[in-house]
Order: sequence, then C-alpha cells, then structure tokens
Amino acid sequence: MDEELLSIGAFAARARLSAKALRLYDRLGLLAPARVDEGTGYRFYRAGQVERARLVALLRRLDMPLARIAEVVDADDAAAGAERLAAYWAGVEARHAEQRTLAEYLRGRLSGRSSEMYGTFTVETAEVPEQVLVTESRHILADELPAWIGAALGRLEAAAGQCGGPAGVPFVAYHSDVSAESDGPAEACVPVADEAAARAWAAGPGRTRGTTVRVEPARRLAYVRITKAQVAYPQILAVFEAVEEWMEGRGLAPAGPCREVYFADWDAAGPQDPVCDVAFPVALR
Amino acid sequence: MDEELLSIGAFAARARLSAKALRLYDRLGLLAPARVDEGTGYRFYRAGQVERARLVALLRRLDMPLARIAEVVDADDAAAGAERLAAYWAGVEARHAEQRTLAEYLRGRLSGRSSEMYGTFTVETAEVPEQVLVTESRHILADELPAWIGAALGRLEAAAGQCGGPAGVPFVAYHSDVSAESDGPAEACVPVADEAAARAWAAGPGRTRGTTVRVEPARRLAYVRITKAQVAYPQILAVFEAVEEWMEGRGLAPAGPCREVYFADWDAAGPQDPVCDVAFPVALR
DNA sequence: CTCCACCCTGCCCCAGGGGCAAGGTCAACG
DNA sequence: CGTTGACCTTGCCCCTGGGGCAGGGTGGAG
Repeated sequence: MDEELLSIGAFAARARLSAKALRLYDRLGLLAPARVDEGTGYRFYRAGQVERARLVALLRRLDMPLARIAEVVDADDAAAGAERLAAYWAGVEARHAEQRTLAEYLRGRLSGRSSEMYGTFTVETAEVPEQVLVTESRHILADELPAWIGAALGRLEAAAGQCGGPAGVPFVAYHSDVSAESDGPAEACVPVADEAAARAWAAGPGRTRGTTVRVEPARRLAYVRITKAQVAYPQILAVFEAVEEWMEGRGLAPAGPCREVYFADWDAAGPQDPVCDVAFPVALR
Repeated sequence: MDEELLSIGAFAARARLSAKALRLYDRLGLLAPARVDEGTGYRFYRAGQVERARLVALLRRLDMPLARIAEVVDADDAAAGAERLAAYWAGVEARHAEQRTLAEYLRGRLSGRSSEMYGTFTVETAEVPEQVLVTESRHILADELPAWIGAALGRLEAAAGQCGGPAGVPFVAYHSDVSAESDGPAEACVPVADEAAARAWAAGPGRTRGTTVRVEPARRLAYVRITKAQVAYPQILAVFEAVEEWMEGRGLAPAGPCREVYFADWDAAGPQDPVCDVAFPVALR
C-alpha cells in the first residue's frame, strides 16, 4: 500500500529536478507529494509520481511557464494535453520566426549596409488593371497597425459582398510614413466588381469613419514577395527600402503611395508561407 | 552646441522605449543621457542618441540580455557588432532547434503514442564489413555523455593516426542503458586499418582508462538518420524506440548493443544537418 | 499664483528558481 | 548511548527586465 515512499532528494534525482524546484511545484499545486509528515514537514513521493515529474521537467526545457505546464499535465486526457502543448509551441514558433527575420535584418544593417540587404530580396513587377475600390482610411501608428489592418480588411470584405463581390486582392496603401512617430494615413482597400453598388454602400448609414469608394487606375507594381514572419514592424521597412533602391537603380520614380498586397489567407498561412507583396506603383510603360 | 536636448519622456517616445527602461539603461551604463541636471536629477538626451536607443530596443526584441546588447552596440565597428549579434543568434537557433525536436517528441508521446512517432522516422538498413576498433569504455550518466563522447572520439581519432589511420566511421555503443539513473557502460569506437599497430598502441603507456582493441565482426545495421538538433537526451530515446519497434515488426532481434554512428563532422554541422545514425545490429541474412 | 504635466527616487511585484543560513531529523558508527 | 554527518525544513536575498505606485520636486502656461 505504501509502495516505497521516496524522500525529496531521492525523488529529485529520479525526476531530474532539484529539490528546490520540487518544493516550488508543491507550493504551486503542480506536483504535490503523496504524503507530508505533519511533525517534521518532510515531503514523501511515490515512485509512480516520477513520470509526471519528468514530464514537467521536459516541458520546462521548452521554457514553458509552470501555469501552462499545469494545463498540459492536468488535461483530461493525454490528447488534450498534446493539443495544449501544440498550441503553446505554435506560439513559440511564430515568435521565433519573427525574431529570426529581425535578426537577419539587423545583421545586414550592421554588417553589409544597403548593398547586402538589397541582394537578399528579389524585386519583380506586375501589371494591375483599373479597379473600383472600397476603402477605409485612418491615421494610425505602427504598433496598432496589424490589428487595424485585420479589422478594416474584414469590414471591407464584408462590404464587398454587397458590391458585386471582391474583384481582386486586398491591399493597404500608405499615403505617408506609418511608424512610431508618424501616423500615416493608411488606407485599407478591397477591389469590388459593382461600382454603383459600392457608391450606394458608401452613402449608406454608419459610413462616417473614413470609408470611401474610388477608382484606382491601371498601374504597374514593383514588389518583393515576403512571408508571414517577415510582415512585422520595423524589419518590413528594409523591404520597402529594397524596392526603392531597385527603382532608383532603374531610374523609376514612385507613381503613388507604397502598399502591402495581401494575396493569401492570412490566418491559414504559416510563418514561412508567402502572404504579402511589398509594392510601389511605377509608371506604366 | 546644445542641439536640442530632449527630456526623458520625449526621448522615450522617439526611441520606442519606456522612461523606466531608459533609467535602467542609464544605471547600467548602456545608454547614458547627454546631460543630467545636478540639482533636479533630470536626464536630458541628444536627438542623435535616438539611433543607439532604437538599436537597443530592436535587440531587446530578440530577447538579447542587456549585457550582450552592450557588447553589440559598444563594438569597435558595426561589423564587429554584427558578428556578436550573429554569434548570439546562432546560439538561439541551436537552442530552438533542440527545443523543437523535444516538442515534437513530447507531442507524439502525448497524442499518438507509438503509432505516430513510428511514422515520423524512416528506418533503413546497411551492411558493415568486419572492422578493427580502438575503443574506450566508461560508466557514465546521460548528462555527461555529450562531453565524454567528444573527448573520447577525439582521443581515439588521434590514436587512429598511429594505427594505419581511421578505416571507417566512429560510433558509440551502449552496452546497457545510459540515462540519469543507469550508467552504461558506453563504448566509443573508431575503426582503424592496422590491427597490429593498434594492439601495440593499446599496450603502450597510459592506456589504463578502459581503452582496448577488438575486432567487430561484419554486421547489418537497422538505423534512423537524425540531425544534430535531434541528438539530445532524452528525445533521442524515441529514435531508439522507433528502431526497436521497426525490428519487432519484422521479427528481428538485436544482435548486439545499440549505437550512435557519427558519420559527419560534428563541429561543422548546422542544427538541421544530418550527423548521426541511431542503429541496432541485426542478424546478417 | 496655481494647476497640471513631467520628472525624480525608492519600494514591492512577476517567473523560476540558485544559494545560503539557521535549525530539526534520522540512521549508522563507535 | 551519544555523536557525526547527511538530509530535511523554512526563510531570506539574489538574478533579469522591467511595470506600477507612492511621495515629493519642477517647470511652463494660463
């Protein structure tokens, strides 16, 4: 019945944890000893608890916080625990991918200067026909930009359904710098098929928040295709700079505001999937 | 001359840092204000310091410790800073690669059990001819294993130079479990060309530490090829288990101790490069 | 002159322990 | 039976990189 109670030191050695850590896990309720002597306070563990302790130790090696470890090891069944682990790890991977692109950007900036970073991006061109756009504009700083882009494109795509449906790829145009000091404005744009319906929609109720309809003439874009992980401030600025340099090298001047073209399903994309073109309009012909 | 001194709040906004962080960086000598008012203690920064402050902020987003940030931003020239950044980031990548394989192992263990993890490794077989080995054996626990393997194979490869040269790929054989509780023994082995020279070497002075020479008969190996990042305790145990399951599925029994075959240059390999075969000998024919 | 926005220092807080001090326990050895 | 040394307990301070708040000083605008 007692099945060999282990002292904290013996248990720590078997579990590859320190006694100090075990006391902490006891206090947090993550790994309670099987018995605590009332007189002396000595902790005693069953040999069968080693498995749970080792799992905790392994999860700690992923730098998982103890609270999330508790969610994994206390899950109703192992599969549910695996899901929570997968969710945690996906977050780690996303953060790491973002940091990796930032590290590459900084390394290039510190060592090679522009010549090197220019080489790491491939600039292409594409022609885009005239489009009717429903748009939403806002003055905004860089830190709120990702949340706003998601929300604004969501609203505009909903609107596009009432305007003949989306007729192209959504994008965000920057009419002036968006950074920590400069607030744009930025303009979220969704091409639609039915201009008359779009104008009716824009004149409808509750459209005071910078929404408008405009016709964007046909244009040629110079762009760099980037992955989801690379869509992060401020390293994305290096991409804009790369396109500008490419244009200067060919004697081309920007023919309108720069933009980010979101051609893929953002939520479905993984960190290394291409999702966005960083683009400048250039003169046609 | 004064060129527009900024208060801490104004400077913090431009640098995308909190005032609190700036006070900390001042105290650590990482980013000292251009002037500190003696009477009031007010800190004043030059606009030109913004660049350094932003670099610090970006490096912090890599979770780089402030001490290492100081090494980067205080480097003699930008290229030297880039090198230190690269060194730091290489460490991050290595740790992340190791954590990734651990996360995959744990996810498999929690969710799919053996069926899934079996599927993630590809087991191959290979035939190895008879070999003369110089070897070094030791009782050792898992946590000291990597350091010992490096040192022992280094010594044996040096010895192989006096024994007709290396005549095959070095490996480590496990005659019993090596874990946190069980200490093997493990045996580091390097094949050599000249058996007589090897026996003379083994009888030479200072060879009392478990070194020996033996002839390993020809054998067939069932193995899984893994990357440098996967060579880490305890997730490597899952690889051994995968090979064992594969063998059981084919009615094969181990014909000797399991082993890790290091066929690539360990130091030159990146985390994702294949470097090691996790192998069991099986009966020939 | 007063008000409000800044600014200062100093203290406590977070995670996840490491390290040490002061004192209690337990088994083995003489 | 006593002592010794290994082990256990709690409690406190330390680390990093700040966040948050208290209590008090400053400076410019109205």
